[in-house]
Amino acid sequence: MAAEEQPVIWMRPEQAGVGRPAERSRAEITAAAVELADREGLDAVSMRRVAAALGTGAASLYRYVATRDDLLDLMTDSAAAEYELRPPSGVWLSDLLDVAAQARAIMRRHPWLPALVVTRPSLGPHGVDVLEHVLEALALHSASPARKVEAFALMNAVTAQFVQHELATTDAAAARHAAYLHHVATAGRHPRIAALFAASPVEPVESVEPVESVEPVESAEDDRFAALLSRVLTGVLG
Amino acid sequence: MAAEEQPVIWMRPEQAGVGRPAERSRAEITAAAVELADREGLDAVSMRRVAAALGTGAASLYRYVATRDDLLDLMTDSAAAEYELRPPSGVWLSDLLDVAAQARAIMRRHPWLPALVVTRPSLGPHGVDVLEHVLEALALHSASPARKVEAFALMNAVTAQFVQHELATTDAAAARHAAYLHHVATAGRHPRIAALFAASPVEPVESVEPVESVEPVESAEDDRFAALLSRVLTGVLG
DNA sequence: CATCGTTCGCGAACACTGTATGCGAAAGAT
DNA sequence: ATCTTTCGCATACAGTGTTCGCGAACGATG
Repeated sequence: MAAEEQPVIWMRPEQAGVGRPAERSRAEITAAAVELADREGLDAVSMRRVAAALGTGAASLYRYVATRDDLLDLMTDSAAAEYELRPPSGVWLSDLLDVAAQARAIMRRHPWLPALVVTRPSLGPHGVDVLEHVLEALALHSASPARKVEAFALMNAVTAQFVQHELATTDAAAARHAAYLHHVATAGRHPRIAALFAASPVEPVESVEPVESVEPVESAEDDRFAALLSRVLTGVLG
Repeated sequence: MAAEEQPVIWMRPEQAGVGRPAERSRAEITAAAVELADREGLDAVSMRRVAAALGTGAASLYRYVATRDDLLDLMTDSAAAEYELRPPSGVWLSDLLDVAAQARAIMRRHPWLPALVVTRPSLGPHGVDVLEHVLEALALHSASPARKVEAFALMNAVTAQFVQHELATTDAAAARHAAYLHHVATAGRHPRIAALFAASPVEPVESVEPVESVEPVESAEDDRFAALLSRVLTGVLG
């Protein structure tokens, strides 16, 4: 017998009907993993550390999850549970923009999410609910079903990319990267890139003290996001 | 002294001017890593395996590269070297579409690229050349420099996502995922998703024998790609 | 109440991973 | 021929995901 391909985790029953009952649940493990990722990043989510957070051994987790990737899928879907799916308004664009705005908020709450969405898109029960909701918002739209799904996928991908870019502002790696771009600009062989710096001089990123998240600072980015996404969506859905 | 933050790899000299000269080069190591990734995927690119492919020890690589991530950046930039940057035609959209088409071709040649582009976008010397080229194609365009850079980033991200979707067709994980969607559709609680399957019934993916890559099969996807990207680009650049 | 069938928890082990250290050897410069 | 600097790399360390196997725990059955 070859290596048996297990079905996706959502199709496997959580509890066996017989024998000793499990002491924990997928939800419990997922919550621990999410909390760990929120606090220390995705790389901190190792089987051993998640298990330790639950006060158990690493091997125990494999009673609930076939592989670490399964755990990541559970995390993604647990994030999808955070959507608040209000009934469609009838104006598809604003409905989609609302979903996208929520996606952005969720991804900002969980900085590890964009990377997951973009590298291993997976729809669990809650993700499926979101898709259903989007399709309902597009019910009256004349585009083909394939296009609508494409729009959904693109919306998620673009949002993830946008948030990743947003969060990179505080990142050290991004600064080093920008330093190289500046080096290239001053070297003379790339005039268009040099012009880029001339247009908007590099503001030295001094260790910024967070401004207690007053509204006005955010709203500019909010608008940029909404504008970008509505352009992308009207682009794809005509 | 705290842990010193090294600058990006492109700013560090490859060879020290004095002392015993190195036996290998970054290019050589990068080539070995790329070949390995092409053949066995990104996960196969471990320091030990790359070193073994070069007939050397793992620790030796650290004379050329400060960390594995540096090696990944080198790989990304070596892929960027595969662009053929023809002088701009004057029609910015077709110029950008040409770049995007090349990006897609490159990513299909190197299936590990989309994941890298999307999770750790980095511009090395060749990547910078591509950016310069795109900015030149957009020289006469009235959009702000920031928008142009945004368009470049979005172009790469969307292309990566598109190729990842294309390549997933052959993937086993994607099939299991589709199976779950079908399960949800038949469960009854998601009529819009069910309608999706009604519209385009699931063609059972029998182990397809590759049709020697005759043209007509491809051109349909080619058109879809061009259409999607031109919509996205005109969306962002007006 | 005892037995049975099944599942659970998990210590230990395996095969890896990225990276740090330290030292002998090599090579160009003096 | 010496000196200086770098190179190659064996070894070691602290982790990683995952498998195995076994004792214990439990619900159902007799």
